[in-house]
Amino acid sequence: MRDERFSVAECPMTRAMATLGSKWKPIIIHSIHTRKVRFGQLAAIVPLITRKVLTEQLKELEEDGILLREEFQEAPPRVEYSLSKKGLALLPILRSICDWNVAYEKTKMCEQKIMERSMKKKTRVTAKV
Amino acid sequence: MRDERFSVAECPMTRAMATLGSKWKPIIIHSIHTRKVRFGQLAAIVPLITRKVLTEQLKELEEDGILLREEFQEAPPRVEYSLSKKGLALLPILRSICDWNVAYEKTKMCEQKIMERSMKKKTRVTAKV
DNA sequence: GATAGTGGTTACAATGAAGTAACCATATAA
DNA sequence: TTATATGGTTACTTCATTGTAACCACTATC
Repeated sequence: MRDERFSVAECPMTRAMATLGSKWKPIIIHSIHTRKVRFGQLAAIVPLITRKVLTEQLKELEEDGILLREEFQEAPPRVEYSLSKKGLALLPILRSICDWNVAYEKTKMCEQKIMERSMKKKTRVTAKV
Repeated sequence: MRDERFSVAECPMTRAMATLGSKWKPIIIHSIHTRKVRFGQLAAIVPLITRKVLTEQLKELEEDGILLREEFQEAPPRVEYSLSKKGLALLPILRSICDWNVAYEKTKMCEQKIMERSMKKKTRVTAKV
């Protein structure tokens, strides 16, 4: 994210979101898991991400101490990413988020109610005319 | 988020991010906690959020079955938000994210290394000239 | 009759995140 | 000599999120 206001907030949840509040980061962390993964592999594993965004997110994750980057002096270049202690500590939490989602993802407001709600103001307006 | 590609992804983590992958939602859920909270209160409690963004996020959270909205037929209007079963199930997870952050938020890459890294390519370029 | 309080909505502008495609250095293999 | 592979970077464009400020309906109060 990189929003100064979040990282210095009093609310601890808000501060946590300063480092974790992006849709990509939990996915990347969860994809690396306990392995060492090369950049190209990650780009292939993480769904829908582009190389540019992946680079940016990896950089931020490394800066936040979640990721370790190991660069080998070879050609063609080789770089391996793995989770730091801080990153590894997140794995059980991400695991539980997955479980939560699997357990409840069908529990949603039904389409009809959503429709009805969005109609409310429109009918009110036409009632005026 | 509202990205169709995320909510139909195979990767369960990616699907989870379809509902939870915004910086605001965990903060809002955590702010409501086990209480019934009125709109105005939320706007005051949740740090930095504007009423417009709050409205949007609450709407999505309700659609995703995380939030219950209770509207009273009074004037001036009164609306109370509370967590559904699905939302309540998230509380221990958010709690552990907070704890994780408090425990590790000081564990970051130091400023100097970040500087050095961003200098690398620049020195390479000047070396060329 | 004007004002305050509530829970929003709306239009518009500005900012930030993401996508696209081309490019780079280097060594090895064809 | 040309192509291939890797791990990026860069410039540019497009799309999504956010901020700002004004507005609305309704009732009670001054």
